[in-house]
Amino acid sequence: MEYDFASIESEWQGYWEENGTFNASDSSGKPKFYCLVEFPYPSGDGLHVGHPRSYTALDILARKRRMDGYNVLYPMGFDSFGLPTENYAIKTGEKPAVVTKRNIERFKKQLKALGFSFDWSREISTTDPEYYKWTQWIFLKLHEKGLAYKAKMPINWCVSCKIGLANEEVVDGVCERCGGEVEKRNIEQWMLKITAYADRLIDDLESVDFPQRVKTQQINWIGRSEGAEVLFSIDGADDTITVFTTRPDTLFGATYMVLSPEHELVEKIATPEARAEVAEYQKKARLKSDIERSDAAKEKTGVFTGAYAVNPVNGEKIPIWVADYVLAGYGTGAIMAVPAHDTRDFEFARKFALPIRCINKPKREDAESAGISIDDVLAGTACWTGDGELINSSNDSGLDINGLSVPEAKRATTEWLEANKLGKAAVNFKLRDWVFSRQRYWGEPIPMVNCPDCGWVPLPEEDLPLLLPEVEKYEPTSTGESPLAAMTDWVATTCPKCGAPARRETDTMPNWAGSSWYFLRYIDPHNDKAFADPDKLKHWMSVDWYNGGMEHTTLHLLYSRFWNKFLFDCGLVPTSEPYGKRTSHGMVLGEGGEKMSKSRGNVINPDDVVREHGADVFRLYEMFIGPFEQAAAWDTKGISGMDRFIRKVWRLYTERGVDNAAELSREQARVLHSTIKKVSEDIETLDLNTAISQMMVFVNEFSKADSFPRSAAEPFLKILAPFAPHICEELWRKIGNEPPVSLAEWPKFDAELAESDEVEILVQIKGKPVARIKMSPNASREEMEQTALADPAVAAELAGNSPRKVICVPGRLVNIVP
RNA sequence: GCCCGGGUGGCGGAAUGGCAGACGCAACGGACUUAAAAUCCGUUUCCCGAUGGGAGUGUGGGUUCGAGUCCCACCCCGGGUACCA
Repeated sequence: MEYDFASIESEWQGYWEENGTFNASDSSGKPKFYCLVEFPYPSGDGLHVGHPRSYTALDILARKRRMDGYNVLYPMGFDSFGLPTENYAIKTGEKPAVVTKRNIERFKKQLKALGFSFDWSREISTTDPEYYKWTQWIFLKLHEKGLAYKAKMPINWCVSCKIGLANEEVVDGVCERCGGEVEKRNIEQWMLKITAYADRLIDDLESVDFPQRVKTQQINWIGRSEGAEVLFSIDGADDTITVFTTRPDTLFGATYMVLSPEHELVEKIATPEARAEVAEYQKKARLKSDIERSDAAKEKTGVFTGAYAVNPVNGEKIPIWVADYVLAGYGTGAIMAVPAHDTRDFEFARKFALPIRCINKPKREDAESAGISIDDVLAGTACWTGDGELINSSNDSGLDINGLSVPEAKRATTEWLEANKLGKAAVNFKLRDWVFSRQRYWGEPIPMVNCPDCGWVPLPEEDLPLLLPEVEKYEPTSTGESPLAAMTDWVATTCPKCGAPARRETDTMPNWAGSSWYFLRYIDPHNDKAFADPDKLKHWMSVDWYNGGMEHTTLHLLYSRFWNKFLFDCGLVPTSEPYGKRTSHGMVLGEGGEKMSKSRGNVINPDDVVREHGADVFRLYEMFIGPFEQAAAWDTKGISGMDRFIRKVWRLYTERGVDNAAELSREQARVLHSTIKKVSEDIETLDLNTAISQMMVFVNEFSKADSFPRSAAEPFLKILAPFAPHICEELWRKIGNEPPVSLAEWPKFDAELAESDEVEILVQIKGKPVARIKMSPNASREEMEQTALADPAVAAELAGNSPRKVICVPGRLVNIVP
């Protein structure tokens, strides 16, 4: 009988849907398992073959967990706010809401055709007012707790289009659409204080099971560094400059200071003679693009302000410079420069002939292994940034760190600074607060009102959701405001506090907003009293296993951990960390290993593959393509192998038929049990490619036999079912079982049967194979040694000499050292 | 520059420190067929004086009875980050 995948697949998809086979229960005696994949942005291009890589892998896991007896939540939804839809609307005039609806329908159809075991009754979409009501509600909570605030922040401004651009719309420093110049403009924007959680976002990584590279990337991104803030007074003025340094131990080596061009004191301290040159330098720095400014390879520039600061540890006057290698956005925007022990300061000092004073002598072996001469370091002609022994570092006011190591000197100096009120220990982060405003239409409206008397006033909770009004034009305004600003009817409102005429916030939220808490909404998606019921949250949280792309490590994954921690602190969610375990899938590349893109013409459409080979073949192929966490190139010819495998399975069950009476041979039992074992284990580590290999071995073994015993046929369908669910449901029914196999009990394996009774042991003499002997895998070392030494070939080789050493590896080999 | 990955046949890739190349693709030879498709069987790391022998997991060293696997140095490819004081 022909294998008609098209009708079989649609039949079983209908069956699962009608029976709610995969709907999760909120009240179940079974242990829960919350399995999550990153929900897609429903683009107009439809599903990409990359999406199903993640969905299939966790679908296999979810399906296995159900068969293991868990109550599984495996939901799906749509992250549907975003720029592409808005840009499409600008181009066609079609409403974003309409476009979004159409795109979601298409995605859903494609996802359903792949037979994923999602609980569709919990589907959500971030653009649904019933959803974004709660996104707005969480924003109000953040505002209430002081974690949302307004601040002037730069946006990318296209001079010719006269609109603000998202970072991804700035390509190589110019506007993506018109190629025009892009500059920075400071405007008032909502900010979220993620930095308040910086420490916990690092520390709590210890409590979760994330890949080490994900943890490392997040830690580096947050960039915690410990050091001190030091106060420098300005010679002949009342002002003081605060610097942040991780090396307070090098204070005696500070020979100049540098302010960033944007530092507020620059104009004030510049002497009349230097003022013009300083102003010129500031102007140039402002006009430089981010790329120009952040190019570490370029030569350093700067100008002298004419002013001097006083080094707090020794009263020395040191010149104050302005240079753009000091960033306004990090620390205090000012540094003390220690050229002898900082490579950037060293480079700058050499260029501008500033003094370099060594105060840290490296150990001989350290200097040698770094290829640096101690004499050069002492003479100030080489830079030493490592550990060493402090020299030339004492004053008359009770600070003497000479002879100390770097860590000791750091501590001593910081204590001295604190005692003398000249500084204090301080921690700095690379992580910035989150700019939460977008000057765009297609996002959640920010539920805030600006009153001339009361300032920014939050909308009352009962006014949520604040609906996104329909506008005529979707382009941002030429003033840099969002299209909503042009809607005077909508913008004009009254102050919720005093009732006076007031204006609504016209910026919208970024598309990271909705995805920061969607995993909570799946738990109770239709609740109109709360974002989710506390008892249900308690039942399901945290997410047991969350799979997604590495590209989301530093934004989405961090943002959603932040929001969850915030809600935890408010007592609204039960766990401090949202995700217990995180895994990442590799990208699916085009044929030839390049990224898939329309311009390269190498895009594979999943619909075509499903039409030609069916969903089961598609799923299996995507899992077989290579190691899950690594990138893999699509290979159209490779699919035919999977097609062959599936049809071979079909023939095995339908042509020969299952034999109820037949007994398994010893070898068949071994293959069956080792296959159950391997597949069971490999699913847990997402080594799905090797699981499939082993199932191929099984099919090869049983295809060559005369009969197919039921005792092998049934368990095999169960373990193949998570991978290729449609064909397995069909065959399961065909061999006379009650559907669905999707909820059948996962088979157990017999570890003893999974091993051979007899293995071939390799006998080597000094690593060279000389004989092969058959024996039990459980044979003792003594037995193995005796049998090996008794072998004629071995005896001949040894020629009567007794071996010096014999190494026996049970079940593997004997190596004789003569 | 720094931080992660990765480098194994013609290709995708397997290998708790224990016979490298499982499984699949592709290619070649054969069977079945009027023929093709489908299916089945076989061969396929490289080299040589070829029923045998030698070499072989990016390169060079090392540890070990034994290294694709562990250690040191380096080269190449991919990703992240980029003057963070």
